[in-house]
Amino acid sequence: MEDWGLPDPLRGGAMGGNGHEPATAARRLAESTGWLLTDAAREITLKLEEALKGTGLRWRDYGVLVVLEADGPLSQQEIGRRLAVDRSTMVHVIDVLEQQGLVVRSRDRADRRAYSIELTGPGRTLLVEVLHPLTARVHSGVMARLTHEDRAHLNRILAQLAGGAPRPE
Amino acid sequence: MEDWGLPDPLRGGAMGGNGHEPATAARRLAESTGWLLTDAAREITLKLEEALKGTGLRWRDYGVLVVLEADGPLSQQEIGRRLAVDRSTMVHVIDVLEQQGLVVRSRDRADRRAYSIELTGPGRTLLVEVLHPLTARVHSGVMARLTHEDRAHLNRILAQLAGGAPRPE
DNA sequence: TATTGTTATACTCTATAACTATA
DNA sequence: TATAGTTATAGAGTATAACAATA
Repeated sequence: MEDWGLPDPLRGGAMGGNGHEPATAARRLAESTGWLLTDAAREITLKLEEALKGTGLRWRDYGVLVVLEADGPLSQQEIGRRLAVDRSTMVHVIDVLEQQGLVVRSRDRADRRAYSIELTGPGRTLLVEVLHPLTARVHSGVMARLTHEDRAHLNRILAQLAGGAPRPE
Repeated sequence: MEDWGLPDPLRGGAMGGNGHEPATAARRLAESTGWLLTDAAREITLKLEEALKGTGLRWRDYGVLVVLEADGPLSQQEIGRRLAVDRSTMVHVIDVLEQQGLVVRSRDRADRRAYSIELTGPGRTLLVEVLHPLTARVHSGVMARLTHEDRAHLNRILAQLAGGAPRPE
């Protein structure tokens, strides 16, 4: 009675009836959400990294700047928590951004173990004038394959998937 | 529940309609498909890898078996092409599967440079009795957050994205 | 000359554990 | 005792380039 709500080919061949359609690999993979997600993520990430090449920044660096733009200043660990990056890895990430003058480290006065990472003026400017337009262009290029309706659908559904939000009834 | 570190500013929030928001929440959300895809892909991949742990196989190994089940036998390079894996990496992947008796290498008679990789009986059995049900359960767990309609939507849209198919008018 | 599989190698990425300074 | 940041290091994963056999 359990309705897994899965693409038929993923249910295995164990579906009683003998309507045995030989699932092709293309069909099975094409209906496996795991695969589709991985492929789509790889494709868009490659394009974003390519587009960012001239800036000396990675796609993840852009993520740090975006988080800081909206919610900063934040500690290194807090930024890492939001981006699923370990604190030891965050050290190098912030090093790069600081060396480029896009963020500054200063001690958090309330807790002097932690840094208070903050966007600099140049960092904010780079975001607005270069990075946002750049990534927006990549996104619209990829999304151009979809109808406007599908674009909205996609983001809403993905947010539900990744956010772990239970399906509203 | 798990926190996948979705940057809060990307999740949505206040939609300032009069174009004076400093390029944050609303606009960023509309352009954040790259993030959403990456997060969703990471989440589902982690769960699939976790579920496959007992089998000694990786999610990618399962992909190889799926491709062979439907379209095999194939050369190592052809399998790699379909899964976006380099031929030098495919050597190790096939090594593992062969050592477990799930596939066999034999020389392609038409082109003796290439191998003809084929699923074995045990390989086919493992797919049907263990791997397909296992991965189906993971998928259904993740997709349970979505309505039936959204599940179908998602796969169709992702296929368009990753496939590079132009938007049909 | 080009291609399949292979190997060796190097490079990237990331996490783990230990250390320091604060709490 | 616990935590933020740091550092060194080790491991996984992957790609690159060269080589042998075959086309």
